Amino acid sequence: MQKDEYSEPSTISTPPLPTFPLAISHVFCIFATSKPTTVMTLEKTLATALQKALQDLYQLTIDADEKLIQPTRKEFQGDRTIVVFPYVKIARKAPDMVANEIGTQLQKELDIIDSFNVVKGYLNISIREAFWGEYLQSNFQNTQYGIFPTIQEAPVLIEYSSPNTNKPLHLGHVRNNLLGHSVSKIAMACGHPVVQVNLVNDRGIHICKSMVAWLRYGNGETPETNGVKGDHLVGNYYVAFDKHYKEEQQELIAQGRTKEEAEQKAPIMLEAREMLRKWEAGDPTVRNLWQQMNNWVYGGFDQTYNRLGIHFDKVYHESETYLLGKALVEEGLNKGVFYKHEDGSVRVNLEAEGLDEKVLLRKDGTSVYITQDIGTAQLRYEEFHPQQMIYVVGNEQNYHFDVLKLILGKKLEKPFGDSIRHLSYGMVELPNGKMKSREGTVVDADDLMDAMYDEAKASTEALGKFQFTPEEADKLYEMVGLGALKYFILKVDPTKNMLFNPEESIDFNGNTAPFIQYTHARICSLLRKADEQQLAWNSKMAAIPALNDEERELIKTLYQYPSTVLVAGDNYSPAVIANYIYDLAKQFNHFYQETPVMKETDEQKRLLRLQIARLTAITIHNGMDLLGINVPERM
RNA sequence: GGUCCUGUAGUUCAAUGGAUAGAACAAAGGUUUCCUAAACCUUAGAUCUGGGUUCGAUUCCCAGCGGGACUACCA
Repeated sequence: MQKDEYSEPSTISTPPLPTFPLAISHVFCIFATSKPTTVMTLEKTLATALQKALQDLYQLTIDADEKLIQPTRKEFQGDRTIVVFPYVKIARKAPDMVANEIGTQLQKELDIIDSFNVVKGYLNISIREAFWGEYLQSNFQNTQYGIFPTIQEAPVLIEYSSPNTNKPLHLGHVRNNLLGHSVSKIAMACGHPVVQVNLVNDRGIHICKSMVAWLRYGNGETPETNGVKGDHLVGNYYVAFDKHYKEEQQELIAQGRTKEEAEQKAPIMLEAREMLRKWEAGDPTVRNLWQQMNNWVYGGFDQTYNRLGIHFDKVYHESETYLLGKALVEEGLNKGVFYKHEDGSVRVNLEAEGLDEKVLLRKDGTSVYITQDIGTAQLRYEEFHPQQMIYVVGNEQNYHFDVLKLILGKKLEKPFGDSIRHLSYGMVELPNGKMKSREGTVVDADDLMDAMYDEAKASTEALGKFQFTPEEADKLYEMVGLGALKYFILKVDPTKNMLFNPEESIDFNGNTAPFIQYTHARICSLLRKADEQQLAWNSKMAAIPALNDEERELIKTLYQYPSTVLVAGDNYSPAVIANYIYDLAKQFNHFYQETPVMKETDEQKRLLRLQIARLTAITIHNGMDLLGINVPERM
């Protein structure tokens, strides 16, 4: 479905291989708990040489940590910088002296180093010019650039989305879905097999509320009879329930009941409770209605998921898993890590771990939320034997996952206890606070996507650049509109709360997807022109012309992409990719402004620039793909 | 009350303990007979407060002030 827009002969997916004789080194990516993803980097090479130099010069033993090597800031001469302050004490020399000694030693050791300079304790190393040119040559045809070969190993299991079936998806769910999907793609790009799972909360009192309201007020309407998307239709009855529930409470209070009584005794609530009882007893009428209304919701969700471009390898339903976990509670009782409270409930005491006492089974023996999660974790472990189980769930559930990890890891001592990771993301807030379904302060996912489409359409038509067929136009508006939305959400650090102001439309200029998409379209335009003129840009050059500053800087930035993918994997952070791609696009636009490409008269320079443009396009395409965003060839 | 998260330009976001804290939007100004102006270039503008650790702190620690979440036999 996501067709590769490049129809190149399939280059084998390989990590970038500089032709210089660099020492083999390894980058460990956090997803790979079993096998490392191997990649050769400048950083690792320099770090290893630094380690040796410090040993030789000062008998100082350090780890070869690539974090010690950082890109040189623009205002200084050089490509990579080593900060020598940490070593001056042991060396017992002035910082600049130490830097010079290390620099000399490194240059002796590595022939990729052209020269170095020292500024106030910062050792700036210049890499030989040819390194960058050759790096470009060996990568610009690789459409798999930044995608690491898949490692044969246990999969990473990622749970996300996990909606309730009583209401449509809102912006908070959108953040969850986009994060889960993007993190999955990033993990795959890092070489890890991934299983994407969804745990649908399809049972409970909330669904019964929608069912009761539909029976009372629905007059038998269905998505088919009135054309309303199924999840919205069911959501309307959830809202209707709440409205009538409140009215009934008011009546009861007017009759002299207390607020608590009114909440308990409102007839519509009693009906919902009764329906839940019937559901649990397997009453066929209730089960049929439940199945029917859930199917409406699934129909709606599928549309929304499709539009967001996400899918799951496995969908669990709580109606099938909510009884799981009881055996494990039993096991904990036998082990003596749980205990039976005098009221008959089973509990675990986590006060020693800084948490509270937590109920695991109600006094009537039924499960609670966490019981099910305990059971589901076990189920998944047996099913997939994942090396990691990642749960993409909002930070409001941090406490829940602390408890879950403690119970499985420390108390039950399960082998998968330590493989659980809560990918805790921040809330999407509105200017006046958090979104709350009940208070109606939600931004609906479908409405928002429609609005983004319309916005993209209006902008494109206002610019009026190309004649698109209706099909092309529709595809483009969707790509640009949804791209803007996805990027807006994913560029923010997942762990942080973020703000969405419905009054202000999401930008299409600046640090946005359309900006990046536009850059890609521009490059495609250049390459089309080159092809029209039958330029042989798509083959390696025999001799690489000298690089100007713009060209070298761009190649240096492109060089960072594969390791950026690994960093994003380490940090479970699509934002790392987003920010990198933005910087790249910005830098390319600057280059484009300053440097003629097709208008360059020197044939070799023209070819070189086309190749740089090509690798930039591949990188933008692949990076945006990790965010689930497509890029157009013209816009 | 307890636990956890959080505080950076007017606004929304960056910044693995490293050099002069980066962008974008908004504001002011400039660039189109020239490869797509959804672009590019200028200008102005910020680390909540007070201590501490460090050669070096937006980053780590402590205290205070502000914001948020959690603290259900709901899910």
